[in-house]
Amino acid sequence: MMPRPKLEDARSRLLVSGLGLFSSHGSERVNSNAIARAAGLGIGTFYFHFANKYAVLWELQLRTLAGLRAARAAPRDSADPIRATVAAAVGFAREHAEAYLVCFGRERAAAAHHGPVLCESSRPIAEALRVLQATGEIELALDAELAARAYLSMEAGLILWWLEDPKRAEADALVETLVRMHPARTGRRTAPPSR
Amino acid sequence: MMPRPKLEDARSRLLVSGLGLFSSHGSERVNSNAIARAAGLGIGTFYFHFANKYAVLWELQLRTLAGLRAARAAPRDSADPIRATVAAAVGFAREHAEAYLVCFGRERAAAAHHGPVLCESSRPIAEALRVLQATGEIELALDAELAARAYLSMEAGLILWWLEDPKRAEADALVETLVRMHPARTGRRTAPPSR
Amino acid sequence: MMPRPKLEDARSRLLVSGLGLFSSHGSERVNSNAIARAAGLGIGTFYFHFANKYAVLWELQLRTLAGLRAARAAPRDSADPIRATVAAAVGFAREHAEAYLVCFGRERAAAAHHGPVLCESSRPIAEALRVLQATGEIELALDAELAARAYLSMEAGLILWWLEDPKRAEADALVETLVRMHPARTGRRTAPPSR
Amino acid sequence: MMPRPKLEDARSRLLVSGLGLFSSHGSERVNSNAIARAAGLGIGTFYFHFANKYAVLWELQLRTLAGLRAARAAPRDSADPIRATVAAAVGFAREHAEAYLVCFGRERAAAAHHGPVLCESSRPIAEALRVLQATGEIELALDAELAARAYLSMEAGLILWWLEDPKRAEADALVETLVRMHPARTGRRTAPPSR
DNA sequence: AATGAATGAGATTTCATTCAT
DNA sequence: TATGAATGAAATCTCATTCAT
Repeated sequence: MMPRPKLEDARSRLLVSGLGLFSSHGSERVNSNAIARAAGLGIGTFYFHFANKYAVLWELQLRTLAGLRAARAAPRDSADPIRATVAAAVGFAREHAEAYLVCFGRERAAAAHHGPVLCESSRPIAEALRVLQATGEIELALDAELAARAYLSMEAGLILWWLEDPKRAEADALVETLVRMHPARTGRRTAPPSR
Repeated sequence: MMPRPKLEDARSRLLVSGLGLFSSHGSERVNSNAIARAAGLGIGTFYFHFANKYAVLWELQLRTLAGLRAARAAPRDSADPIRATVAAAVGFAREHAEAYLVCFGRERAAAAHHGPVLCESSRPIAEALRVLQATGEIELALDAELAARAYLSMEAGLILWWLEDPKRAEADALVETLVRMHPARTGRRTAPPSR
Repeated sequence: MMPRPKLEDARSRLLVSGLGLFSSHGSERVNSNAIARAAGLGIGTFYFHFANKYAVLWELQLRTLAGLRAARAAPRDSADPIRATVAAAVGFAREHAEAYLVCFGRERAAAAHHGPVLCESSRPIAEALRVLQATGEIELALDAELAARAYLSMEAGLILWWLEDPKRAEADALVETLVRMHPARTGRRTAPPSR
Repeated sequence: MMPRPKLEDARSRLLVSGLGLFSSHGSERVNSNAIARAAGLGIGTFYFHFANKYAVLWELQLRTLAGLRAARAAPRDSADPIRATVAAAVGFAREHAEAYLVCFGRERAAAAHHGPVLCESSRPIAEALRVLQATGEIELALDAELAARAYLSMEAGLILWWLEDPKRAEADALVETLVRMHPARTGRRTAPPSR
């Protein structure tokens, strides 16, 4: 009965409080009331902007995904493109730890998008691998599709584990490990083009 | 009413129905009533055997973990131990798809154990990597800890994706990919035994 | 935002959209927001013109009632006044099906007026019956009050049923049935004026 | 947290309180909480027995319908079967005023059944009319289907109006009116079996 | 051991209404 | 006049848990 407290951007306030709550408690432990309250808004306002808490989650994930994609795409002209991309992903995760958790965290609700997410992300990697195969730089025997997928699972899993407690490892060590295990590296023909 | 449902092992009936429900609907979408009902038992019986649905989940995960560990350990004396271990894990996942999903699926409840799970599993792998490093077979620069963890994330992620729709790939292709990307393989010193 | 929606009669636009929504969904399933939206107006505008959705309903019913009364009264000088009146009512219902439904439909909100409505309508009919009784054309034993009321219930009920699916019967058959069962007809002294 | 207060028939208690509330306030003004509370039970108990308040309404209507049908069918061997049936219906309505209101009252929710209800009830009447037509007792020109339906609308409407305030008329007067306007009576060939 | 009706806290969702612009 | 974001009371419904039998 006391409407219009401030005409600020209620929608983004809800997204922010949703991000904080989802990342710390998990989507199933968070309810619409809590998100609204944390945003300093009434429940009605929540439902005015979102159909339900999953709509908030969904939007957060879409944004995160777009951000990650952009971060990955940025270092186009690096001397070591693989390392650059991996470093970009790790850096993004560090800068947006909450968003990364909400997007890739192990939750049912997240799982629904997990597939599409990794699918979309894995395509460019698979593509790159195929190019390397065509130029003879990595073995043809490697299934580009599976390798790309496997790599992304590894990346997300490792980063997630790291984010739980960043003291577990240095970001550089993470990048180093991911680069060394990247299929574009490991797939190299054992006897390289040499000679 | 009804002369006791066979007095057979009510506890295991509950575990079985829990497995089916958890794997198909996710732990948050399943409630104790449904588990009891699916087992053909009363709710009271459920609470006689388990404290709550998470106790069922927990037990399923423990059993699955033990099974997976045993499967991995079995092929001790293979000519290609890495491949044998990977194949064992993939085979186990195929044979116990529901259990694998419940144990490693992307859910909050599962996540609680995820850490311990991968932790426990990663130790022997890290150990093996360190041995290979000591014998000079793989580069010392690779962080055994991180590599082991990364590998397990990859394995679980790839298998989970595969289980969602087994037609996505052949089990053999999965094994092949995981073997090729296994740190004990890829970590090999670039200048191999050669010379 | 948007240069004022034509400034045309916002009030009547609201009445029109209210008519459509009330008739198709029932007064309890419709809310003021929906009415405003369907009229292409803001909610604020709705509340500027009406106190609440029931005010819209009420006005629609009043208008319908007035229209029906007028239709009934029109054919003053017919050779068969009873048939003419019945036909007028049936015709009105067909021409203004939505309004008829909103006015006589089986809903709580409508019910509040139902009494007054039928009361008002039944008076002239009862009056007519009493005239016929005075002139000896119909039996004195018939309670004019009750008969008039009974007739109107019959008329409204039959028309409502018909409007649900107009293919159920021809309008003419409806009129024929209502005329034959009209107390001014059926009440005729069994031994008619004969001779 | 204080279960099992008494093992009495909770289900029928809910039906009883539902009957009282629905008849006095209308289905849209009553909520599941109120029904449970009025029955002295918790909300959980309500939902244990019924899916929602409409399930209660539906059951009440089915029971009322069955009762009315039985009451109508009882006086098989009367000298004046029409009057007997009408009197039975009026008597039933008086004895079970609340149930009659809930079953035939003017509400959206009720409307859903209204059709089927009257449909079922109208069949035997239409059948009887056709028999009378076959034996030449009533005019063939009367549409048995429509007449039966019209009669039932009249009966229900008149009784409903009467129940709102039983002092409006004597039950006998109601019966008398309904009998006089019953199509099996009024449909009689104007020139009766006469000499 | 087994049962299942009963419970109420709490989550989700709707909507009439207000009021600053 | 017109707008529509904001609001919270209230209704609907879920479910983990208890306990008398």
